[in-house]
Amino acid sequence: MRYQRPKGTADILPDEAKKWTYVEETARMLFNDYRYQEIRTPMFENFDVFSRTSGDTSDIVTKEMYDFKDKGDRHMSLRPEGTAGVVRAFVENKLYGPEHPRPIKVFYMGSMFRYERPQSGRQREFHQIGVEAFGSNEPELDVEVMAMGMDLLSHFGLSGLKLTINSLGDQASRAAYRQALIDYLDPHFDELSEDSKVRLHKNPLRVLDSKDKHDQEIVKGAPSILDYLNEDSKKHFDQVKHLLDALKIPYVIDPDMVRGLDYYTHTIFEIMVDSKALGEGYTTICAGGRYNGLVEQLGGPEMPGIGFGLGMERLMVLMEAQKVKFPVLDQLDAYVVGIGEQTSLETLQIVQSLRSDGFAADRDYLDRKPKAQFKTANKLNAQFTITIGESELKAKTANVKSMASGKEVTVPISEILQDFDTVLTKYFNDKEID
RNA sequence: GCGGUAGUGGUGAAGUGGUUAACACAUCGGUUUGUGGAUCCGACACGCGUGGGUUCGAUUCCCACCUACCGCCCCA
Repeated sequence: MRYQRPKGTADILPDEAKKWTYVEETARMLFNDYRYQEIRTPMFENFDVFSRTSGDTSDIVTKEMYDFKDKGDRHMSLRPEGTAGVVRAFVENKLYGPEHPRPIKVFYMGSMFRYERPQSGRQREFHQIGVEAFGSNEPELDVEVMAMGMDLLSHFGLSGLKLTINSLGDQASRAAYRQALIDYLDPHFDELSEDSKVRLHKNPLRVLDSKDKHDQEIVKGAPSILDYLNEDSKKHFDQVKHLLDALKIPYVIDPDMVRGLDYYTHTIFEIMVDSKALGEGYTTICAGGRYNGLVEQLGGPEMPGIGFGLGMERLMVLMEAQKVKFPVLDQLDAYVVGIGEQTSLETLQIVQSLRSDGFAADRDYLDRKPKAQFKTANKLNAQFTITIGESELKAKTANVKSMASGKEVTVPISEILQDFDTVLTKYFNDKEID
């Protein structure tokens, strides 16, 4: 094995790719129902696009960014997430202009990159499906995005989903809470884990997220961000809850839920699922939130936004674990068996003719014996075989056989070339094909 | 970046410091000069992740590296 794929990447082979296609198609249809349109942005951007928006000191920027200098000495980065690039495109192309009806709603799907140690469901190149909606600060939009996320996962046949929400409030609320949290944690400083000691000054909210048992004890007594929301923030969050209730979408509030990125404000949410396939207890499959300062941060006008992202790899693991049935979309209608070299031309003609009539058809290309060809047809789950040998060639006929019933009839080749559909209804009374 | 486990054919796997590296599945061929899902027979690793080293001799021992998996960090 001379060459290996780069660390943390994966080849998605045909059997797997079929499933991906199904998931992507399903998502596209659903997004269309919600009137979200596709947007495609570059897989790499100027390093600053991500470093600015994520917070310069965050681990994401300092060690997880897949960055490089190009030949023009430009500092570039492969995108670690979808939102920043979409916002950059939104600003650069002035989608905030008056000719675009608001909110502007887009979705994307594609590769993301982060430089870190791979584990199952966590690769260096991974794939996300995400949505973003700009231009409205109304809680109705928050709820639409959350509802769409739940709807999407339900469409994939997943069960046991749990919507978890929290509010980080606006800038002012968040700043006030940040201070309150530091005031609370500081007296316990020496008791905190080493990691949390560092977090306390860099990003105190993340202490709430600590996995350390003792940290969690301390955090239990910490003030809740929900008590620090100012009037507007509180109103916004209350309305979100009210609307979720009205739509009968169950949710739980987790005041300890935080975000690694700096740009989130107000509503944040995660859709979680309790599956051993992704680890112990509830793990997150889809995460999102509101980011009201981000557009401005990237040079645009003051314009609120909200979105979510979901990881394809994790989704596939989950669907596999929950034994979701993927529809079979690649049925082989007919396999043309040729016996003897003389028949090769005719089999090729028949195969092409069937294809131009919209049938999925294939034949043998290895000059194999009839038995082997039938075996292949059987393995490929072909609905019909069409056999031509020397004698059929002379008589200008072919034997059409239903693999399921074993019924075989002799048909003039001209009829098959004319219209295979008619042949099937005439001889097999089968209207289901194709 | 840190810690742990592992790496044998297309797949799952057994195995040993020394002539031909089990077994099973899959594949291909034959049994049936032209018809599938069964049986039986046969074929199928110039080689045991890569590169060094120890040794008369290494897939088996040692070292480094690569990769995967698990945990930590982090997780947009």
